[in-house]
Amino acid sequence: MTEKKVRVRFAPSPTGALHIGGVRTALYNYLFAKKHGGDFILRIEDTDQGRFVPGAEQYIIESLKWVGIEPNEGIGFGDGEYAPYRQSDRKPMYKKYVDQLINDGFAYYAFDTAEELDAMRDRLKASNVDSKYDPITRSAMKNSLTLPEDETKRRLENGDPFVVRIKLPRKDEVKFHDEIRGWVTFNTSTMDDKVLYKSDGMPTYHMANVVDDYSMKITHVIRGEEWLPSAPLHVLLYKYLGWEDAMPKFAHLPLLLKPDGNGKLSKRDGDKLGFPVFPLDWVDPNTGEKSSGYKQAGYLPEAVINLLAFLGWNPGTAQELFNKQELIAAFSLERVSKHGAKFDQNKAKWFNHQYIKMEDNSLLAVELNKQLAAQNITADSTYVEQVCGLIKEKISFTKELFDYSNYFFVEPSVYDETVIKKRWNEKSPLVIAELITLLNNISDFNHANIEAAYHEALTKNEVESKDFLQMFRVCLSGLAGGPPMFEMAALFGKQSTINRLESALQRIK
RNA sequence: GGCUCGUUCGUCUAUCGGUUAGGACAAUUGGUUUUCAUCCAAUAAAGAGGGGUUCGACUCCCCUACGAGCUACCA
Repeated sequence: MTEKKVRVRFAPSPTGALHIGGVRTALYNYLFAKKHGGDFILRIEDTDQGRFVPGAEQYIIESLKWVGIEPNEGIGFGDGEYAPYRQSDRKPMYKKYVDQLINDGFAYYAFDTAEELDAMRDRLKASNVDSKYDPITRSAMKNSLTLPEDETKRRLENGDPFVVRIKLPRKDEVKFHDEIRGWVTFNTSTMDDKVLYKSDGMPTYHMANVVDDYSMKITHVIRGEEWLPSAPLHVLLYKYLGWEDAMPKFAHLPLLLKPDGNGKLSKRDGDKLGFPVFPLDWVDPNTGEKSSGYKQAGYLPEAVINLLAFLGWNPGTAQELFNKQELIAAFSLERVSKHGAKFDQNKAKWFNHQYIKMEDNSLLAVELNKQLAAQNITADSTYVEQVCGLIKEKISFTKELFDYSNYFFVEPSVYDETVIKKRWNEKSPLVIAELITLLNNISDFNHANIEAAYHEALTKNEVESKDFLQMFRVCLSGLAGGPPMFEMAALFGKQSTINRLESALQRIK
């Protein structure tokens, strides 16, 4: 028997910004597909036109692009042979299978109004019975199982609104193997006759999902744990549709939880938790509410992927820093954990810090240049790169680039008071004056020569380095802390370094 | 309420019956550093509770507790 080509899909609804839990689901699908030389598909599940949010689809596409997990088929990434990839564009094909289910006796028409359904549920609740549309309650409702055949026919011909519900057996065990959880068992006695086809002519998630996965030859359904309770319904659907042999394997991922452990992370959390829940900045078109994204918060996409991968999965080794290729090589569903993971800001920050340290200076310079432009500062590109190289180990987010480097571009006008109080004395002006003279004589203005000049100026004035070095830094940058002193001065260059010392000499009293 | 899934340091996790229960982040302390960051070293920190099974359970089974998800003509 030859193994089928692995095909997995990420199938979000365009109901708002994609949140990081969704990104992680997409990532695991992507890693699994790449690991097995398979396909990764993006399908848009927009069967609920009432919840459609303009811009959401584009946002999903841009998010996947930003983190670098690009589908090889699907909306925004080019059609494959299974197009279209948007469920609203696939509408005609669902009806056929719904009819098939009805003809085969696995589904039926239901004409109950919302009020009638509510009444039924209230009544059952009042008598402490589970309120569901099931083999018992359906006998008291208006559907093609209870209505005379001609009445059903009349209503349908009349154009009366109807839905189609699955007809579940009263007591039947549904068992399936989850790639992460092992065998999971449900009984149809606890399930209800879910709507498969809505009165607006659209299928529900369940129906569309099964039909699409089947017709797109999906081999593995990797999705969030919130789908576990409806998995038996899907299994039944495969069976009733005669597709049991083609049924994909299921893997239900643990959920991403809020840091306070109070429920799963959701779109609605926005910025309330103190960290972004979205990959990119997002403005809700309906409410105008703005939420920040990882990109704009200064995260590197490689770091986001790495930290997301580790929320619910681990390689079983001590290695924690993985690039995308390494993740692909190491990933397996067997090593996905079963329980939810709380998002940890500290760890996320640490991951990003690691990636910033590893990042090419030229790439960081692109970001710093943007920040400089926003301040109307222009600078030599090589200089900007070198600045990045000097400060990158100090920052955790790219948005901090300018904050930590502004004195490289603007000579200081204020100086750290506490250092001045502690270190400035009558000898200080003498040392600085001497230093200016000595620095002026340096032909190759590198850090070693600067350091030599510095020590010479100290010796001449009988000052110890520990009493003056930080003062030197303050004269040059205004700040008490920063990158290695002499390398910093070398980067400023001879002219700027001397200018800074002269300014300091005049300003500091 | 019902159904299902889950439960190891504060957090993410390793352990697939026999370990001094390991690592990482965070914390604390010390060192390095002119400083901050980095870096190095160390400290503290966990098997929810109760029953079994077993020579031996974090690991297998049961119960309880707790947590989470689902319980819509939403996905």
